[in-house]
Amino acid sequence: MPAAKKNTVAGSACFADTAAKITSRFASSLVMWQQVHGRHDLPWQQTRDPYRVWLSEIMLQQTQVSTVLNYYPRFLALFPDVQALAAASQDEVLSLWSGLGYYSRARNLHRCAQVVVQEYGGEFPAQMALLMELPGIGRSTAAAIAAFCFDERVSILDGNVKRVLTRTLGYGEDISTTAADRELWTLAQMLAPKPALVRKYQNASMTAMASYTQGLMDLGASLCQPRRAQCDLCPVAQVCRAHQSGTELAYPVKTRKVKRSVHSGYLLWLVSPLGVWLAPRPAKGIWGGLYSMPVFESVQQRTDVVYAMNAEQVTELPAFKHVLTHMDWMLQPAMVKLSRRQALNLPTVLQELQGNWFSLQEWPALGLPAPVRRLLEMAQAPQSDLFAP
DNA sequence: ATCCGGGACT
DNA sequence: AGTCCCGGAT
Repeated sequence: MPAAKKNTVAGSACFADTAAKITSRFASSLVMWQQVHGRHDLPWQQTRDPYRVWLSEIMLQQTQVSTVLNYYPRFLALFPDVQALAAASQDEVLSLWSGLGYYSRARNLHRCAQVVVQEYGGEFPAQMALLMELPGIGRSTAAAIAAFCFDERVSILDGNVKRVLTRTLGYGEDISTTAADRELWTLAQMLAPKPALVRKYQNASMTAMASYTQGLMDLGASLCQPRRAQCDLCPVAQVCRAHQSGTELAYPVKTRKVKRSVHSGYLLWLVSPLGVWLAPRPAKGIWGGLYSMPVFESVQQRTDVVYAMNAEQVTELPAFKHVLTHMDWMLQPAMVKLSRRQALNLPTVLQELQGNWFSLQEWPALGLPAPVRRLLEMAQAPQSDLFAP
């Protein structure tokens, strides 16, 4: 057998061997640790209601627990069950989601609620495979719901868990590749609690699958952080290959470099006695479905509109940078003050955007992107002179 | 000021 | 592989 091929095969089998060797101790140690040291008091815990678990998991995608704590209770108060959420308008949902980011999550959440009500009679399906078919629920989120609510023996695999697993197994392959991703899913599944462990905890206040799933999350968030590993406190340090060689921080290996491009945007911030003029963004793309002041791609386009309105008071405000995954968006706001008469007779270009004037009482309740909300709040602050004559 | 981390969809 | 955001750490 050629040396290269032999290495590949041996290297590949190696991680599965390691996983098989440690799986019992890994899972049972993690479960025990979670029940003593893990988090138990988060508002979406101590429930097996799939609606509540689902809502929390969607909010927690790409978002820190501390941030979600500011949104989850309000959301649940207004939409206590999946029927209430399904019956809401998209505007209402986006308004409550405003500031959380990744707004496709909110649009999918809304659609998912409607599917659950219409296709499943308001009951979430009790299997990971069926959960995955719902809008906004991918493999990891489906596994989380299935494990927490239905004790299905499946593993989550989010960014935190990838870090925990690559360190535990000493998995040094580039996890950006699809091959590594496939392999990690297999390894994660191998490490999940076996039936014997599940049985052992079947009458406990927290089941093995729930504790294991929560334990993976808690470990990644507390002891096994990206730039800080507290292995002296870690329940699985004994079996952790990275810890054995003192190379915790070398994992995971990620090569893909997201080169961000730079784009400019020119905000037209119209104010008048009627309030501020905001228009819904296109359904897809950046800030999809949220309200914003119009954004032009060139300063010329904005100037043309300002000229068409015969505006006299134009104030250029300081530019700021809004960072997205794939681009740095340099946003340059210009505030234009219009009379009542001008406000009621906007040029065609703006009318086509389907915007509206929103009063000080109205705009705070809209679904607004974080930087837009910040701008509006800044203008409203007591010391601001933006609205002075 | 800049960097970093974090799932699903297309 | 590219597209979606924000807060917190550095």
